[in-house]
Formats: sequence, C-alpha cells, structure tokens
Amino acid sequence: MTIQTTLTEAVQKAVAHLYSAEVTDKMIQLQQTKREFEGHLTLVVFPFTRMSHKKPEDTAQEIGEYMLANTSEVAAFNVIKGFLNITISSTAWMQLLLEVNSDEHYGYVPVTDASPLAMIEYSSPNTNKPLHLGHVRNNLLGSSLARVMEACGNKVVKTNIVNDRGIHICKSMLAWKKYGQGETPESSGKKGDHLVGDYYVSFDKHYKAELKDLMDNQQMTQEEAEQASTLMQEARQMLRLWEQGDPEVRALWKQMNEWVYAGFDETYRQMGVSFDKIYYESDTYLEGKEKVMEGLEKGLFFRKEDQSVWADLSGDGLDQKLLLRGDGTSVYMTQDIGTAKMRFADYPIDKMIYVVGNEQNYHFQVLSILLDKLGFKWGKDLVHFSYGMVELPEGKMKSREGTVVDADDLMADIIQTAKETSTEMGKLDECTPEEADEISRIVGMGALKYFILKVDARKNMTFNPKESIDFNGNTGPFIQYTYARIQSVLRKAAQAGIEMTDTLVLDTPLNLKEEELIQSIAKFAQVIQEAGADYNPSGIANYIYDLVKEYNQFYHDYSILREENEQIKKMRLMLSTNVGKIVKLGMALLGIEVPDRM
RNA sequence: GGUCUGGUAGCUCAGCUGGAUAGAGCAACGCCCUUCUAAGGCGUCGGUCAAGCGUUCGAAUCGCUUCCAGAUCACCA
Repeated sequence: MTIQTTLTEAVQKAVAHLYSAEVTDKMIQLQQTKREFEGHLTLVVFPFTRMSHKKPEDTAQEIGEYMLANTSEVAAFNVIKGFLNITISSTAWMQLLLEVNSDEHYGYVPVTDASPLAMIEYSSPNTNKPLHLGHVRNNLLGSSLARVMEACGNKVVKTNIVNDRGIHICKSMLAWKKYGQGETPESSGKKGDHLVGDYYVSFDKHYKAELKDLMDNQQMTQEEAEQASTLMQEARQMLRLWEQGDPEVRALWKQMNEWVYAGFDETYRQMGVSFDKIYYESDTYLEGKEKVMEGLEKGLFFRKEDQSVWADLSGDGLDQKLLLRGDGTSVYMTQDIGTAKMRFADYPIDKMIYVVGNEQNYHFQVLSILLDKLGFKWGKDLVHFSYGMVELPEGKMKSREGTVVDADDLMADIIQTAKETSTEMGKLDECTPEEADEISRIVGMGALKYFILKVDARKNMTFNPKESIDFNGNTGPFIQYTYARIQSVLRKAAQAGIEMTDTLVLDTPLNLKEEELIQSIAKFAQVIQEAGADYNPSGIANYIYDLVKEYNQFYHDYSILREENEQIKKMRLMLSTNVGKIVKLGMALLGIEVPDRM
C-alpha cells in the first residue's frame, strides 16, 4: 500500500465524515508539493467546496484537521488558498524505504500463468539493405516496450517479420549475379547485409545508366525506357522464377539471405535486441491469399472485373482497399493478414502491438478493421505503436543523396567517441584493455539508447550524429556515472565493515531531502504502469534522470560514509542502495546497461 | 482537398486525466576539486507555452477557428 493510496482513502473518509458526501478516486488530486511550500503531498480541495459549502481555505483546514487526528501517517499540514499541504511522518517514510528495500524487483508486476499475452512486432527489416538510424529507433522502442509490458505483468512474445521476398530482393540478386564475380562476405571481408546492400545500390546504378542510354540514344521517354529496360525485365523474370520455385533462383536467394541474416544478427547483438519468434513474408504471403479468398467466399470482400479483390470500407468512413492484384499476387496488406493468421495459430494472443513508423498510420487503421472482419478477437483493438521519423539536421534521410546513417557505423562511432572521451578524462587508466573496451561499449551504447528513448516516441526527432550525443546533463552516461559512484560508495562501506541491515529504527527524524528521495524512489512503480498504459518508454527515461539528479544534489549536500551517527549512516546507505537498484531496474527497461565503475 | 500528428527558452527536450510563480540539459557568463568518482554541484542570463476565441474559481493542458510543419489518402513495402 503506497502512501498515495493511504491518503486517498483518508481523504475519502474525511469528506464522508465532515460533509456526508461520497468522493471518487478521480476527484482526489494528490500531487507532489511544490518546492517552495512545506509538505510532501498536496491535496487540491477546490472539488470539495461544492460539498462543504465553505470557502476553500476553511474546507482545507477542516480536512487537514480531521486527517491529522485520524491518519497516523499525517504528521502536519498547512493551508494555502485551496491547497492542503500534507507533511508525512518520518516513520512512514522510513517504513516505505524498508518496503522498497525488501523487494528486489520493486515496481514490477509478476507474470503468472494467468497473465495476458502481448505479442510485440518490431524491427521488420528488408533483406536488401542494412539497418539504418530509423531502424535503430524502431528496435530500441520495440525492445524497450517489450520489457515494459513484461514489467507491467504481461507475458510477452517479441516477434519480427522479415520482408525477404519481392522485386527489390531480386534486384540485389540479379546485380550480384551479373557483376559480383562470386564475391562473398568471406572473400570481401564485408558484413553480409552490407554486401547485399551494395548490390542493391549497384543495380540501381546500372539501371539508371541503362535508362539514360535509352533516353539519349533511342529517343525514348522515361516511361518507354522503363518499359524497355532489359535489367528490369530480367529482375521481373527472376521474381516469376522465384514464385515458381525455380531451384537455381531459390538457391541464390537462400544464400544471399543467409548472408544478410548473419549481418543482421551482429547488428541486433550490438544493439542488445532479440526476438522470440521470427516470421518471414515468404512464408506468410500465401497464408494471406488464403485468408482473403476465405473472406471473399464469406462475402466480406468483392471482386472487380479485372479479377482483383477488394474490401469496401466505406462503411467505416474509409475507401476501398486492394487485397489481391488481378494476377492473383499479393500486396502488403495481404501479407500482414497472412502473418496475423500464422501468429494467431501459434500463440493465444490477447494483445497485438505493432511497432511501426507513423507513415503507416492509415495502413494499420485499415488492418485493424480487416482483421476484425475476419474474426480475429484482438483485431479491433490492435495497437499500432506509431513513432515519429528520425531526421537529420539537414532534413530527412535520403538514400539517394547518401545521407542515410548506417546503424553499424553509428554504433561503432559512438563507442569510439566514448572511448576517446573516457581516456581523455583518465577514467580508463586503471583498466585492462578488455575492461576499457567493455566500459566504452556500455557508455557509448548507453548514450545512444538514452538519447533516442528519452524523446516521446510519437514525435519526430532530430538527430545530429556529430553533436547530438553528449555525455553531460540529461544523458545516459550521466545516469551511468551516478550509478557507478553509488557502487563505489557501497564498496567502500563494505570494506569499512559496515553491515547492511534489513530493519532499521531511527531515533532522529529524517531530513526533508531524505524524505523526498524516498518519495521519488517509490514513484517508480507508478511510472512503469504509466509507460505500459501509454505504450511509451520515454517517461521512464525522464523519471530516472530526475531521480538521479535529485540523488546527486543529496550526495553533494550530505555525507554518507563520513556521517557520524551510525543509524543515519546505515539509512543513507540503504537509500543509496535503493537509488542504485531503481536506476538499474529502470535502465534495464530501456535496455541500457549500467557499469559498476566508470 | 480529406484524415491524422506535432508547434513550449537561441538549440535538444520534459511537463498535458485542468491546479500554486511553466522546468531540465546544451550553448553563454561567474563560482566550487586538501572532503564518499568534477561525465559532478551552485548561481546568472534566457518564455506572449504558434495566434485568437470559448468552457471555469483556475488553461501550456479541454473545445472551436486560424496559421505553420510533417505524415498519409498507390496494383510500394
């Protein structure tokens, strides 16, 4: 039972007793008291003036007096206008600290067999290009959300849908076949996904050259040239062969995809993300066709003259939507329906969450309606966790202009920068080279992840690869640094032979900063729930920063190990231990590691 | 044009189930390392919360209108 809920009930009792009126939880606004006033929690009494028929000040005074007399946690109160500032007793705070201290996973809701199952899809790469900055935001948000949902008491299945088929894949394959001379990741030393990506670019280059040639020398228009292009025709032919299951094409496809997956695995590992179940579009698109045909038979969809299949969503205020082309091939939507079908068969899904950029808001609106029509129980309230674009200072990333920030390069750069900075500050002087590398990795990745996750997911964000990553202020390293310092204090306490205890009785009251710190620590449970309800991890990031900043001020103002009163010293060590614990738990929800020293 | 997002300090962002004088960091300028890690702490400077109207005891927060920016409305994924 938190202090918040204790007080909420106390207020309800007070109002019932004083004014014989029922009050709902919603009407009770208990907020943290502003710094400039005395007290911990403030009750806004304006809503109760209607029941008391008295001035706000008098109402507050009466409620305050009643609570002081009847609630042991309330130590004092004062009234300013319509605000009742309540001071919680020192012993109540101490009790709360002990409670937090005794719970290794404070704030996490345990997952049981009866917990609902949430499936979270994220990443969703194409196999013809390496991952870039946009994918980084997607992966970090997705894996963080998965951890948050789990902490909120859901069974979680992390899933990935790989787009491994289509004309774009054939382009890479064709280019490799024509110009590759048997190049492999081993022979070139390139990462598999980069190697394949290079051939995708190579196709585009040759294709452009062919178009230019046709237009210049054959007097063709752009459109005619695109039709006449032998390269494009060959790519289309390759796609047809692929669909027919041609052994040679399939073998090449398999080979190149394996290279790509090996490359992706490395990127995922460095990013610290993983999946429980991976789906491939090459498996799901046929299922989608089947499901659509099923819907057609049931009369949910209709066929046009050219044999294409459509859904009429005008009843839902939307347009008609294509589900199968005239030649029977599938479109994006068909594949998503097929993927949903397979997932539904594999897991008892209660909630499906798609982590996909906001440019696809319309797509998911449609998908939700279609899945609902097709009888998926979670279709109607599927969650599209829609996040904003990552923009560069020059504007959007454009592959054609070469302004795409590659995920692997980005991570390597930031880790290198962390290493240089740490070395300059002499932080790595006493480390072995292996330790130095490990700390640099943790700090660099921490900076990157925190920078991206602290921003509200819905919003577009600006990312300056050169300047944005800072190690001071509201950053990952600042939080990691504070954590490392806490661990240092705890090590020194252990060396000094100070025993940690589970119980502690103080003969002197806590000071205000200590009480506020306990209050901030305890807020963690609420923050997790809010992040889960909003499907947005940014609140956790900002909370941890506030907590750490508050602890730093405390750390600066009060000595811990130098404190002479043994009981107070132990209490402060317990306080520090728990700040460290919350920071570690919170950062874990963001997928950020914290080092014991740095 | 329709629909959906967003607009808060020079910059990057918090705050949004309505509550007290709108907060951080960066940048700029001062101060603090003989004291538990200075990736730190303290201070100064910086705001018409895009604009207007409305709802009410009270609006950055809710509603309407306007302006600006982005996304989307494909037989692309």
